[in-house]
Amino acid sequence: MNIRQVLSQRVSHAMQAVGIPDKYQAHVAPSKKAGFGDYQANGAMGAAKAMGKNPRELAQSIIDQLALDDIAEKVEIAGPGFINIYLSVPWLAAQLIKLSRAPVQSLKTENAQTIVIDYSHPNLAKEMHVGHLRSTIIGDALARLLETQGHQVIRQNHVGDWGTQFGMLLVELEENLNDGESASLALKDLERFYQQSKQHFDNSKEFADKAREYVVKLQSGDKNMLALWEQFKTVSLQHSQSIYDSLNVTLKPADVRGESAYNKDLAAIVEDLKNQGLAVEDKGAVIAFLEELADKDGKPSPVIVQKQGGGFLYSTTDLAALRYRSRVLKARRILYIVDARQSLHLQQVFILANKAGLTDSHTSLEHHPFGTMMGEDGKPFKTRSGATVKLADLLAQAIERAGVLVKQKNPDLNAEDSQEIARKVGIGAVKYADLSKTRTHDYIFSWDSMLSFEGNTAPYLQYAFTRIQSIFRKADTDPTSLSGHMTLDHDNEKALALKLLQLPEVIDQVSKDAYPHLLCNFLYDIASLFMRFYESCPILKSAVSEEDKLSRLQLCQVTA
RNA sequence: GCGCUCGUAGCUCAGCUGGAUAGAGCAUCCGCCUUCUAAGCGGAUGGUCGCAGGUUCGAGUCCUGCCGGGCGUGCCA
Repeated sequence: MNIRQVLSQRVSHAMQAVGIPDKYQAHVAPSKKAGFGDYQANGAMGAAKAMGKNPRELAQSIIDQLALDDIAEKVEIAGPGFINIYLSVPWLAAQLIKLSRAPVQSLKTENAQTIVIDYSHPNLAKEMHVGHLRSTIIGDALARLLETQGHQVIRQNHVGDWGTQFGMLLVELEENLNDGESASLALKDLERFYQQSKQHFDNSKEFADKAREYVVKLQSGDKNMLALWEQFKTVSLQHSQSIYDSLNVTLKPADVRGESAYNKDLAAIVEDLKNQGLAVEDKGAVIAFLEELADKDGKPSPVIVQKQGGGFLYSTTDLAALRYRSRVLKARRILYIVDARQSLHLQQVFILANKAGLTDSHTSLEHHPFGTMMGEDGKPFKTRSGATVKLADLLAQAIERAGVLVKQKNPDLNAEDSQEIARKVGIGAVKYADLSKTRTHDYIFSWDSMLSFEGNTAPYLQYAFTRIQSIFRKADTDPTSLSGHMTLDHDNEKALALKLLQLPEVIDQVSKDAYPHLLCNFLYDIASLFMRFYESCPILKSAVSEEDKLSRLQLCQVTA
């Protein structure tokens, strides 16, 4: 149980003892300002109003019933009826020691669940571009965090490996192979390969006809086509995987379950919907009309599950995926880390899946949308010539820019070390810049601010971390072997200790709402508080074990 | 048209289930390296929280309307 929960519980008890009905909550929260205590309970005012009592008097009677002697050194009333709680320093120190002995256990949840996270989902026909970055990074951070809490996390990389475009790609690939090239060589530059193939498709009727023929053959399970398709898929997946590796993202080939995996289920899904009366034929297509999303005039929102001519759409595939994740994977929660522009689509699919009974009713379907990455001009992030930015190029540039900075700051480092530092700083900066912004907002991608050593940036956190490491190195101590009690005499020590103890609160929040920036903000606070402490308090033995804790936090961050 | 979303300091962003005097970083200005890496720390300046109403002890936060931007909206994913 975290501090907030403990205090909440105690205050609620006291409120009940005074005769306040349960529906009035304690409203315990960390205080925003020094001088208002460490935590504050705001529940007295609301309750007093409703009960027709004087809020300050009610607050006083709550305090009289409040049993906090073991935790708090002072409890007082302020303003119109705030109850300010000053935590006791010895208690904080004791909690902190507990935390530093078992840092990971302190974050474990009591009710572990099976959670599916759908993220990254690149299109295998092309190379990964910046549009895939946010989903990949945010999804991976959440996956790690939930796993740390003890949940069983199942990653699902719903790659785009199916569809009409594969016809032309397979024809192109076949021609290249006939010229004696290996698949991996032919597909070395996926982007160019795609464009080449598109060009042939547009300019040659013969090629286009063959492409259409190949699509049909592929979808009907032709062995040669499937073999060709497998080759394409394998090479393209290797491209994505190398991006994941350089981003230190935990996705593995085994997490891939692409659109093609659901191909065989689609017809049955549509039949099922029709039989249940949820979908009807309309102008040659099969459509589900959802009253739940009707507009003002009562016109229902249409979801096309099968188009004219019998082809299926991504709605159909998503329905099949939902069924698989709920029924087969037995997910309790399914998190979709998907662009905000797909909000309507996912809302439709969720409603339809529920109505059709494709998902169990106790499965929570959650779309966690994110905004678009913008250039410094405030428009969608593109290259100078207006093309989409390839992820591989972006990361290479990040490392290169970081390298320049490393050389500036530290000219006498050897080449190998400086390259490694550049990699960590560069990649960390890109990931952190993304994670630290509120997920749902568009954000402006700026090399200068993300690579700055000041403010809420990866380099700042990394610097705080290296300072700690440096202390351990100089002191020649093994941080894990430290023991003994802790005195938090200095204000900066107490502030840092209190903040560190709030980690479980933040982790809970992030795991519930899927907002990684809350954790980033927290880590930035920790880093700042540490810097202050570092400047003002020379190192003493007794002060070291909280840095042990801090270092673990930093590790979490850098790897998340 | 309808729906979703956003509008907070010159810039980039926080602001947790409504809480006390709206917070950081950058930029600008002033301090601090004989002491654990100054890739840092301390301080100052800077805001009618898009506008107007409403709800209440209390609104950046909730409701309504308006203004402005972005996105989505029957056969791409």
